[in-house]
Amino acid sequence: MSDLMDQQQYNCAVELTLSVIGGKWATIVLAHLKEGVHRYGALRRRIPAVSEKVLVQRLRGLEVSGLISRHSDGGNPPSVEYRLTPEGESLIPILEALHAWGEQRARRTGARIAPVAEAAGGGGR
Amino acid sequence: MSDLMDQQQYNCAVELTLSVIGGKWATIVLAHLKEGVHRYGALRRRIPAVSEKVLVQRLRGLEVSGLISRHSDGGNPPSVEYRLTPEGESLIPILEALHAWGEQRARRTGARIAPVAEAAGGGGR
DNA sequence: ACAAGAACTGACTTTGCGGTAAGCACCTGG
DNA sequence: CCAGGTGCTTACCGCAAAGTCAGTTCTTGT
Repeated sequence: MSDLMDQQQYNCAVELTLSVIGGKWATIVLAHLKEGVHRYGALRRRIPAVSEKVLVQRLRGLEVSGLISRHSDGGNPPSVEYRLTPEGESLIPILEALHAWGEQRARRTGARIAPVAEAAGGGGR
Repeated sequence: MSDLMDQQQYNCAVELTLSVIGGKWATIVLAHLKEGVHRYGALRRRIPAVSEKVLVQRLRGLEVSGLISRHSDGGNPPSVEYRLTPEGESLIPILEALHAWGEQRARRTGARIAPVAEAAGGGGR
């Protein structure tokens, strides 16, 4: 285990959690990854609003934090899979709570949530 | 019911949740408020790292979002209390999950979490 | 009279997260 | 041969959230 010793002083536990999964995209990436293993391109299509640069940045950051793991087959054309590590899986209660609350709030406020766009071509039935 | 109709298109429920409680401080404020009613000054002391400007901004924002309510006695010296609304209380599962995960992670990584500084004078032991 | 404390407000600056756009290395299909 | 797909990297830029710090109104304590 890489010991990522954190020398920062936090004034509450929530603050520490946010320092790991805070920001606009980290949690969203994790939320998709909790649904299973995904290739880089699959994540891109599921989160169309994020730019490639930021997506890669988040993936790297989450990897360093030990929440996700990256598996490349080294072949060509490249194929890279991302998945939650056991520690990443320990976030699932949070991710599900965030998801459930968002759905409830959407009902209350009338916000629209687009269905997940899974595949690139022709998947849409 | 104040209808805060949200015309934004979100691509997942988590994204919607983050649009409400995202940012560096909102969640932390809520986490303290879930422990009970707090006066403005008490929040300031419990979250020493936040500036007054930002604290007020967040409180106003959360009020507009319907998650907290503000009660001023109108007297002088002023006394203002903040508390979770019922909708704010619906966030408690999230807040507790964030808290629990932070504590676990602190144990794993050795991060230090300062105990909550409750009172202004003489609270230390 | 003066300082301190309550709960803010406002002007100004900074910073970092994120967005845009382009390029790269390699392979396959037409 | 060239477009298109895979999985990135790099340089540059912009903006909104956050930080700094001073000021404000009123009251109580000394």
